[in-house]
Amino acid sequence: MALESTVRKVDIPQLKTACSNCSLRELCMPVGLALEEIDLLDELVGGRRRVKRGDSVYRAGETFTALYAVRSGFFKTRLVADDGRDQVTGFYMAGELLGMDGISQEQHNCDAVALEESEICMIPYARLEALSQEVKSLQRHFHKVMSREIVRENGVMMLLGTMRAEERLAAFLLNISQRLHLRGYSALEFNLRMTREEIGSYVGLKLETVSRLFSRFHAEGLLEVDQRRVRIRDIEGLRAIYAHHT
Amino acid sequence: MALESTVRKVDIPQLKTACSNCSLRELCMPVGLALEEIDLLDELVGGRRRVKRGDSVYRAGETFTALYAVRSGFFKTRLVADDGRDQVTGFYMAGELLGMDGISQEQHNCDAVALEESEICMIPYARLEALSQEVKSLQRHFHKVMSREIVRENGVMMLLGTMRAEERLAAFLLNISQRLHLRGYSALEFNLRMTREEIGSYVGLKLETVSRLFSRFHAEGLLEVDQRRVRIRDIEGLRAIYAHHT
DNA sequence: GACGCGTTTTGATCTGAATCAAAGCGGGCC
DNA sequence: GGCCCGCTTTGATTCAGATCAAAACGCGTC
Repeated sequence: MALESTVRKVDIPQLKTACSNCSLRELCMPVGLALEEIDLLDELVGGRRRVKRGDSVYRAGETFTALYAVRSGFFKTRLVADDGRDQVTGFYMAGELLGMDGISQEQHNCDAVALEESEICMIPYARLEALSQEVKSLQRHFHKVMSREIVRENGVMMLLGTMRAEERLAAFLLNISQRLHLRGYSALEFNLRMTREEIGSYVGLKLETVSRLFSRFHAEGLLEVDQRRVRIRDIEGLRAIYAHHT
Repeated sequence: MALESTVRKVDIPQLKTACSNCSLRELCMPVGLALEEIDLLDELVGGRRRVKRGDSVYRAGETFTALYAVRSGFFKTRLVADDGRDQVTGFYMAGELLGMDGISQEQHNCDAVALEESEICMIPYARLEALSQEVKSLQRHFHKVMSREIVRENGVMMLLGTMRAEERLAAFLLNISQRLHLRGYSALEFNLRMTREEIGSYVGLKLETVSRLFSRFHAEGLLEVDQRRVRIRDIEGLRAIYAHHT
């Protein structure tokens, strides 16, 4: 277990970060804010940080001080049990917010690990609290973001609790596809950033099952797979599997 | 499917509700507030409502306007898929907060159903927003409550994604036991408010499996079960199963 | 260019929980 | 008091996905 590779790496923020001219404005914290409010928001971000593949932003048990907006790259969060079993609890891409689990106990509840070279914006929680006292729309937006996380996890519970293996993988692929599309990427062709094992952990399957399902979906003409590269050929077919028809 | 039984029943709130003299103060929204702040909180609650067994507080798709604090009784939340399969996403007891999933889309995402005669305090969301602009500790507490919900769901994901049937039931029982204990009830002897099917749905098992596990736990001297009545005889044994030893 | 290692694929077999089936229990209602 | 209906228990059987095993792939490194 190359522990070194998971030690956090903190870079000095080089340039003044500004939400006001960030291309992720429509996806990230400024959503729904008026232009003059977005200027206020620039106080919010404590700086950027690069995170190398395999490094973590925070680890379970560490004191919670800040949230992190993904600026670029891709992350997973994972919960590790005492006996070593772990569960991937989420995947996060540009504009999404990491660390909300830490607020309740004032310490992080899981690990957030970069799956590729990434960059994050640090949002000191104390500043977020202070600023959302003043800016009502920021408060409202933050509540929505937390609520969306609850709704997402509800969906995962449904997936893990009631769906069959093929439905789980279809749901997973459609979700990734839709989120990439929202960010201006192709909904039909993309590179997965995670291993079969990480997909499996997230959707409650073993890596062999995930691999077999990819092969089967390919045989059924639903998609093409070459390693991490996925090309969806029949998105309606995937939707039909997800919706449990078929 | 007796649809009538799930139609909501809205009673006119009889008496001025007051958090300031509610016995649930230490568990509910006033947590962490100074005494004078709790007086302010009394503005927060829009009234109480009785909910009969089987009735719902809100249903998926309804417009979100308020959160609900459980004053007494017991609730489940459930997500129903298009094809009718449903997933119990949570159980809620006195002092816990229902409805946070509704904030993100301004409409409820699941149903909240009373499992016994219950009473709730309605918290209009607009008031909560306004008041937490003024009362910093209320804002902070509310964030913690939402975050706690995220953490809880993380735990359920771990349970559904990686645990074996017996570990799931042990985890469920220990969780209920601990929460009842927090409310001044016995940690070792209690009445379950939900059916085997509802337990099964929550922990990702079929009702027959839940029933068999109860029988097995009984045979192993871990507990006594008589219908919904549970008496834990060997809580350390349960913990050992939960922690995956055994 | 070969080595090593993490990842992926595929095959054979096993197994824990689901499914199918039936009987027992208990509480509410006429 | 007896009937009905929803809930629970228990047994027999099945099956989806896990596990075990091995080969192939891809990529960085020496």
